[in-house]
Amino acid sequence: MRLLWRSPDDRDRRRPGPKRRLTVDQIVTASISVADENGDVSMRAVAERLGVTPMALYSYVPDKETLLALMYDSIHADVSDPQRVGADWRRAVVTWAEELVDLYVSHPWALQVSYARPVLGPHEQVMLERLVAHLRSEAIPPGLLRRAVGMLLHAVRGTARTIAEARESARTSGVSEEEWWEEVAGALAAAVPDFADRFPHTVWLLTDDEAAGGDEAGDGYVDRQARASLRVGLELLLDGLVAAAGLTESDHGDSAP
Amino acid sequence: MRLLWRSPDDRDRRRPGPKRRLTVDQIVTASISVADENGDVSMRAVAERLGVTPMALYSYVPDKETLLALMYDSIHADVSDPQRVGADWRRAVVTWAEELVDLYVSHPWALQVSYARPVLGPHEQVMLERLVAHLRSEAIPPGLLRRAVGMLLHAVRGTARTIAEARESARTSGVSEEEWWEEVAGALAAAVPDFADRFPHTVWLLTDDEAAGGDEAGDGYVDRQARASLRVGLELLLDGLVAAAGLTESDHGDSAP
DNA sequence: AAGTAATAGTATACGATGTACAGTGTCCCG
DNA sequence: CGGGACACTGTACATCGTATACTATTACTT
Repeated sequence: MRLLWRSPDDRDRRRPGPKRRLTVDQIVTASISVADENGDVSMRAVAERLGVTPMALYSYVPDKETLLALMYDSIHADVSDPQRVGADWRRAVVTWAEELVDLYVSHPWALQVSYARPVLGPHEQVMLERLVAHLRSEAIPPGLLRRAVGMLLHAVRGTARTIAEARESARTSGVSEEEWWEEVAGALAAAVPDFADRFPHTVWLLTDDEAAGGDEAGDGYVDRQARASLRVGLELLLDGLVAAAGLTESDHGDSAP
Repeated sequence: MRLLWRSPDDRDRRRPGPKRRLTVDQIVTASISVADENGDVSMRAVAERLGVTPMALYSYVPDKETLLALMYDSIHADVSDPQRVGADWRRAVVTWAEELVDLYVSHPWALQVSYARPVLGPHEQVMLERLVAHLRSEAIPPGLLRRAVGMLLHAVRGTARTIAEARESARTSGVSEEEWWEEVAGALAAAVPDFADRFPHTVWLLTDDEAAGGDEAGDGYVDRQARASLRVGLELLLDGLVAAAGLTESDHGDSAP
């Protein structure tokens, strides 16, 4: 907390002992760039980048988990796009979600930070405040909205995770998505010749019902599917929210016959 | 693939060399029980349980990732609840999702298996087939449904992940959820006295608007919130799907002004 | 029946990882 | 000007996945 919100501390002024050669901000910045390059952080890598022994970091940061929390909060400073509340809130929410996905895709290591014990740092908080500001304009009780926001975050993180993992797989295995799918499809057909009989609905689900016009050419199949899925999910969720707002705080949660 | 679908193989019959002392099934079963006990697998732990050298496993399974895929598919055999298609499909889908959450909560290690390069094993496939069977009864184009299913899976996995992480944190740190929240709330109040001024919407969002009747007493706060969030999210998604089915395969995906 | 080649399982080892512990030199304050 | 707090270093440990070299066992060929 102290570290996250940069509250002044006893430790900050005049103490015996040698001068400090680093700052927490330096460490966090270095860690982020190391993590972005390697896909993950390690105390040793960060220390090396800073020209320091691994153990030196431990006088600034209690452990790696805390460092990750600091890095996590820090990158959320980059989504700070102030937008007017009120006008076209739906579009604003969709934009918010897609920006967040992009953020996590470009900093995939951030996805290992848990929601179970939230970080509660200033930048992440700003981001959430902004989202709620857009959504609150509707007549939705806080309990319902809280849950919807939770779901929204799951959608964003899941989407980002899938995209990031797809890239990572391609990078480390050297096998491109197309090659992989082809390979796997072949292996599956060989191993399970009666697939279509055993899983007719699944086969139907994979039917392509739209012009395959990929709007963003550079990205992979998974990337496009995941983003489309997010968009659809968002639309459905927001539709649902609007409808629920009409009913105003009554029986959601149980739809018994 | 071969391993997942248990296709017969050259390797299965008469070869020179000593007799095999294990089977893949034994290894997978042992791995699952080890993982369930320790929260994660390691080749060494599995080998020890089987009374064998770590390296011995490598003649059955090419690497740990493959082993995880096998374990992952294997646990999906446990959700095999055949239900009649047609009658109350909404409830069926909700049940399906909640069972899946329970599955992942009791086997949290399964969440490290990626969606980017799907496992495509038989048991997972059965589970998906079942879901699609319920959902397909509506007049929804496959492309839309495919995306909705993706979102649904993100919701389930996100929910399970959060719950599992909450338990894991409590277990390893020894600090209960309540204690942690109290601690953190105190630290936050101390570090950011003007929180309510800076984040009014967030504060509003945390307003408790319902009788705090926890129906399941034993579970933690995170657990209840996460499950409630899933339920709400599902309702919204399914509502949205029904509505979209009415419009029949027209303009979803872009809601331009 | 004997030799050959393939295989299963073992032993050892390497390079990572986070971080505990002890030591060394530096600086503030009494 | 001394004493104690402190920053940083060096070394060390346990843990991980798995490469490599080896031994012992078996089937197939002759």
